[in-house]
Amino acid sequence: MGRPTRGAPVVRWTSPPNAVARELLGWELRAGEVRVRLTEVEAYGGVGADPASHAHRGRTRRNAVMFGPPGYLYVYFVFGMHWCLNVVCGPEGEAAAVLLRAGAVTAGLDAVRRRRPGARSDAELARGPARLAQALGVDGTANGTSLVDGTGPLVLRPPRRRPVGEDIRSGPRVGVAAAAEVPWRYWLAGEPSVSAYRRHAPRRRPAKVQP
DNA sequence: GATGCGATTCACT
DNA sequence: GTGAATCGCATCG
Repeated sequence: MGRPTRGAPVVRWTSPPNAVARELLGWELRAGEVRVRLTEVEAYGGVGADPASHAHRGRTRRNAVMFGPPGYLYVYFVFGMHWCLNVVCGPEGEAAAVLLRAGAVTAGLDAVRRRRPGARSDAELARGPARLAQALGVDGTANGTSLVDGTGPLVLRPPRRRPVGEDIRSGPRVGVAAAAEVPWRYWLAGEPSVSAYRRHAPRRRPAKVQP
């Protein structure tokens, strides 16, 4: 065991982000005793390449990790309350990342249930990007840590077998206004942990008050 | 400097 | 189905 077998899953980090996203399906994230198998991910591109990406308009303090080497964790804060996890990919210097949208808890169920007391089923424990981060016990302090060398709180491990192509579905990214037609969301068919698709909801302007 | 809204979730109608 | 919570960043002045 442990000997690499022919055709064993590998992440080709410098591939385009949508290819990396596809490859990451089925991989397992380990955070201590807790393990989560990735069932849903989304790809985001770099400067000028993907209007939906945090890196589209260039480097900022928030997205700086996206411009670094692949295999690192990019964690960002959204809506003033939630953390979302990304795997940096692409060559160093070119910003790209894969948003981790959902997963199935395969170990450490009790610990995750304690972290997410509101969850009504185990499938819901890590369904949605902010829930996934909470299930793994990860927040902004993990931004910029490695996912592959064991120095960070999370470690990414390959699945025993790569998911077969027929089980992989793709479609538009969730909640994205720009480039809404780009099908860079990937998920595993039939997995109950996959989140529901929601189109970006344009906000209604508050009605003008007549004086 | 002020304003508007987002790679979301949860409570509520 | 809708709205609120609440912070960082882009945009406009």
